[in-house]
Amino acid sequence: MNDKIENLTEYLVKHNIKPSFQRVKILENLMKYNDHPTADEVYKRVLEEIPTLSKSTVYNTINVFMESNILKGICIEENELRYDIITSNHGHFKCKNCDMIYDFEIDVDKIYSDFLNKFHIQEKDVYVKGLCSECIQVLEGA
Amino acid sequence: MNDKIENLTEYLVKHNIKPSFQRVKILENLMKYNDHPTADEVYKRVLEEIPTLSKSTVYNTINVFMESNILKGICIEENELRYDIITSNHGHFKCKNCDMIYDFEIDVDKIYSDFLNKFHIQEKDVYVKGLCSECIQVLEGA
DNA sequence: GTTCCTGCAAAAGCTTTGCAGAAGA
DNA sequence: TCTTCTGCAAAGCTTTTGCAGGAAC
Repeated sequence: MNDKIENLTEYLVKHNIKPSFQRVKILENLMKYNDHPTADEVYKRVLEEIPTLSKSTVYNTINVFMESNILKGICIEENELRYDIITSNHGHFKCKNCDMIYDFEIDVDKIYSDFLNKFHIQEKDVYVKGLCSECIQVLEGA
Repeated sequence: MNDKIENLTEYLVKHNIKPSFQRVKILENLMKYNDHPTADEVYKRVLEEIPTLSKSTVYNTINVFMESNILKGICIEENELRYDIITSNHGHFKCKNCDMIYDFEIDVDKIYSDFLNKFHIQEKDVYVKGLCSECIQVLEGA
């Protein structure tokens, strides 16, 4: 994904989002870090580029992005809403020791049971929690 | 699951939870409805049996239950934390039309990719959203 | 008597809403 | 001009915390 401003603007317009300066910068930040930030993390990061940025603009922008399906809310930990700019299907693994969130490829079709055959499926989310390989090594060494 | 008070008390004691009147009643309610209530729904339902019940007692009890792993927090919709008394592994399907949440059996081992082989997995959650069969019929008929 | 639990009130944290001014078409 | 966006402040909602009284053992 190219993160030049012009392409980000095009990207927003293509999704029927008016490409305001704030929105482009927020999108740029989401794509640059490509992690799973909270709204507050997005706010603090973009605030460095736009010192007048308001948190309500961040929330507003996040909601606009989610309505246009270019951003997805993920809720891997209770009471902690995060956002994911990647739109392809993947699972999320959260390490309970270091809090790192890893993406992993997944064949979501495999998860379907007969029960779901009659249902119309629009979204599929897989969340896995445990210890990542690095933390396992550290904890074993200790 | 038998919902007689004595057995619920035993059940709590077995999990090292002191079986206060409020806790037993909250557990009884969770098992009786066996759905996926919010904290507020639990509060309102148990309030009919215990008019003096406090919401902080509900939150406290929920947290005690979750620490003892007899209750699980589920977050299928953004900004809406619900609780699930069923401890066996299953997926959750939420209908976007009627808001009903269905449980479905799932072989969670199938979801693992090579990526996760080196990880120590403690929890696995699968959330699916879309339209349930009843709503599909209703919407098609309309 | 000691410990833990409950319930009230207050506080904290996150998100939404209302509104006036600014920016853009 | 008209619409929409931003940013500030306030409100709303959920959850947590502090504390005094009370129950259980």
